[in-house]
Amino acid sequence: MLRPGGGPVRVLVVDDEAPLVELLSMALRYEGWEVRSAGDGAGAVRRARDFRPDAVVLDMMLPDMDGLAVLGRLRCELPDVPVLFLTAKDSVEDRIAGLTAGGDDYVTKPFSLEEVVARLRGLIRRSGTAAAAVRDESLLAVGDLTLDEDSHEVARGGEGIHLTATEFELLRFLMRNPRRVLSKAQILDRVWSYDFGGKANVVELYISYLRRKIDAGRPPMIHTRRGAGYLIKPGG
Amino acid sequence: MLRPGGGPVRVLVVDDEAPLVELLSMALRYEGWEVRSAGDGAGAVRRARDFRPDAVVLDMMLPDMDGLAVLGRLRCELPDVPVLFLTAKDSVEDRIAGLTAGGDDYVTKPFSLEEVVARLRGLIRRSGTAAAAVRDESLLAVGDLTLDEDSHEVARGGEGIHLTATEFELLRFLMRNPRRVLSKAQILDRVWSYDFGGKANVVELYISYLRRKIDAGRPPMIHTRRGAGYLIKPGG
DNA sequence: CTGGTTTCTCAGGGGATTCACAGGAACGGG
DNA sequence: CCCGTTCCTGTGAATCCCCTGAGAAACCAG
Repeated sequence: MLRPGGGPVRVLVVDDEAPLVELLSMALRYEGWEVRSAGDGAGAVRRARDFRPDAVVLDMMLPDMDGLAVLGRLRCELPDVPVLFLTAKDSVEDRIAGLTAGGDDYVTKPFSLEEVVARLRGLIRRSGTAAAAVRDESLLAVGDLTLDEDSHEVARGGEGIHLTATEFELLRFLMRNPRRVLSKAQILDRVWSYDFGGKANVVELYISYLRRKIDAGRPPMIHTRRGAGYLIKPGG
Repeated sequence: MLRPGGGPVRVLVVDDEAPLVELLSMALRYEGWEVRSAGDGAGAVRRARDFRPDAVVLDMMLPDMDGLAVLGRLRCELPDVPVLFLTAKDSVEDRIAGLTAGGDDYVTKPFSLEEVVARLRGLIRRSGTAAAAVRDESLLAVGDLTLDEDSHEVARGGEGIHLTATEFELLRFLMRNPRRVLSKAQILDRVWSYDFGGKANVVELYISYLRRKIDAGRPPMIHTRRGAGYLIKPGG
C-alpha cells in the first residue's frame, strides 16, 4: 500500500460538514493512507498545492465556490489526480453527468464508507500515479473463497455464488479484514449508509444469509465471537 | 499504447468552452494519453509548436480565428498531424466534408465521449505518426461476439447483426470493458451526449434492445448485477 | 412531403431485495 | 443445572429495481 516514492498514499478530503470530514478521514487513515482535509474550495486548492495528494474526495456542495470551479483550480495544480465526487442523490443527473467519464467517479450521499473506500481504491489503482502502491489485483481471496471487485463475482472452490448487493458489500468488508474480529457496530458503520436508521440486527440477518450461501455444507469460514463480533478466516 | 519514441500518445485539445476542455481532457487522459489544451487559435498554434502532438481535437468555433485559419497555421507547424474537428450540428457540413478527405475526421456537438475517443483512436491508428502506439486491432471480441470499430460490423457466431447507432455505441463500451460491472451512470456519461438530460432508464431500454439482438436464443452474454450495473462476459 | 427508422418517455408488472419482528437455539456465568 | 443474554433464522410485508410494451417525437432518405 506504499507509493513508488516510499510514503503512504495521500488523500485530500474536501467537505464543509465537519463530522463527515471526520468520519471519512478516520476511515481512510484506517486504510493506512495519509489524509489532509479542507472545508472549502479555497482551502482545498491551497492544501492541494503543498500536500500533493494522490487522490481527492470532493463534495460538490461547498460554501464558497461551485464544485466545478474547485475542480478546475485543482486540475491546474494537479492535472492527473483522480477525484471522487460526493453529491446529493437528486443532483446527480445535472452536474456530475460527464465528469465520471474521464476516469473520475462519484458516490451519492448518504454513502457507506465501504463504498467510498472501494471506489477510491479503484480510482487510485487505475490512475497510474500511485498505481504501483495499490496493485492488489481487484481479486480478494481468503482460503478457497474469492471475490472480484471488478466483475462482482464471488466463488468458493471454483463454484460461482450469487450475492445480492448488500451481501456483496458485507462480504467484501469481511474479506478485506480476514482473521480480524469486526463488531456489529463497525460493520453497520462501514457497510450500511451513515444515516441508516434501522435495527442493528440486520447484521445478524445478513451474516446468516452469507453463511447459507458461502459456508453451506463446507467447513465454515465465517465465525461468531460471542459478545465481540464476527470474523472470516480460511480452513480450521 | 506507447509511441515509437517511447512516451504516451500526445493529444492537443482546442476549444474555448472550459468545461468541455475539462471533460475531453479527462476522458483522453483516462485512455492513457498525454493531453494539453488551448482556449483559442493563437494559443493552439503556440502549444502545437512546443508540444508536438500526435493528434489535435479542434473546435471550429473559436473566438479569435476562423477554424480554417487555425487549421492552416497548425499545418505549418505540423504538416501531417491528424485533426478531429468539433462542429455544431447545423454548421456547414460541406466545408468539413472536403477537409475530412485528407484523412481528418469530425464529430458534431453535442457528442458522446465514446465516439470522440473512438474516432481519435482511428485517426491516430491511420495517421502512421504514432500508429504503432495504438495498434490495438479495430476488432473487439468477447466470446463468439465480434465488433469491428472501423466497419461498424457486429456478428455473433459468424452471423451478422444489425445495430442502430446508439446500440452500437453501448455495445462497444461494454465490450471495451468486458467482465467489469458498469453502472448506469457510467454508461450514460460515456455513451450518451454530454448534454443528455433524460432519465437513466434509457440505459435499461437499450440493454433490453441489445439483448434481444445479441442474446436471442443463445446463452446470454449481457448480465445484470442488480443494484450495481451491467457487464458483458463470454460463456458461463 | 411521406414513410420508415430511431430515439426516448411513460407506465405497468413482476420479481428480487431489504428489513422488522418474534420465537427458538446456543452460550456462559453463577 | 438454571437463567439471562446473545445470536440465529423463518415469515411476511414493503420497497426497490429492472424489464418491456406502447406510443409520441425527432430524424432521415427518397
